Amino acid sequence: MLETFETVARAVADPSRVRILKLLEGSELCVCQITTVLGLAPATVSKHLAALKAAGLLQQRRDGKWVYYRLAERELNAYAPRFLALLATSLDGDPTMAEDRRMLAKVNAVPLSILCDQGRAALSPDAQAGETTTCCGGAP
Amino acid sequence: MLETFETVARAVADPSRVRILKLLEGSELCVCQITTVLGLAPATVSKHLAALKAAGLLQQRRDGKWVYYRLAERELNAYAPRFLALLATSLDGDPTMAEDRRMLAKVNAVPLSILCDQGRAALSPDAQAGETTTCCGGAP
DNA sequence: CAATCAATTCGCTGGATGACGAAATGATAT
DNA sequence: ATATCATTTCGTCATCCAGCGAATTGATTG
Repeated sequence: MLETFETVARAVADPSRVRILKLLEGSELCVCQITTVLGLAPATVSKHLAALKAAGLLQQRRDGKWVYYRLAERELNAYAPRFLALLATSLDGDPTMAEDRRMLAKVNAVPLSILCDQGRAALSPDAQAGETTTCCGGAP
Repeated sequence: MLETFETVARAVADPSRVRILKLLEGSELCVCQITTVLGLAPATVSKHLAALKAAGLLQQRRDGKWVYYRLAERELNAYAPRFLALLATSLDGDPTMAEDRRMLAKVNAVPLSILCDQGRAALSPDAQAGETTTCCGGAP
């Protein structure tokens, strides 16, 4: 039991993994979407996802080439739901989470095939989120 | 905020520190009492206590030569009370915690002055918890 | 004031971990 | 089947951390 608790607690005791969990509160996401939002190497994100899954915090689903992760709904671990509940009511005002949500909105506007290919490059030029940039009447 | 959350989560993501927190659910304890129950070096325990205090999970009180720690009652950290609440309803059936509680009962039966001096030696010979040992009619 | 004692801090070591690039895997598409 | 593509695994490196003994601090007691 102690070991199980420790596994979940350790999983949550890392900022990148917390960011992943908070991102997934909205809906399930593909690995390349998470990777783009976090701005980390795919290998790194994959390892984080494996740790979260091993802790019973996440579930996996495969769809063709893509793998989707979502918050665990089955209770694979006695403590996982409680940590998820704690997280669900935490950090909502955190600037990092806010920025991640903004980035996620941009990511959601891009088809997966393009996103997985190009990563953040797929959303850099015109994705300044609500600002009018070059499309209609900037300075001459 | 994220950093604050991480500090608390990391503090809880270690079995020795969890054992300390669970011990303190009963009442405040002196450092040498905690050290004896955990069976770790004083330096190690002191560092754990400092980490838990820095995370806002514990408070300190000095009484003469002895320093007492207790679960934080003032909210020094937005997340600390929530982790304490989570822990309060976790791990009660865990064998390590049960053993720690048994050990604590023995420790409480010994005056602090003797305990701090001798550590576990202060309770080794006759403290086999419910077993009749050498006092009244063992084998000849 | 000197001695003593509990607790903390310092310095060190072995082991764990986050990050990455490179190679392997597993699935789709040509 | 071959190529391509998303993801995972492998190997590596730098960093962090639990644990301990030794030295220090802060307070009591002689």
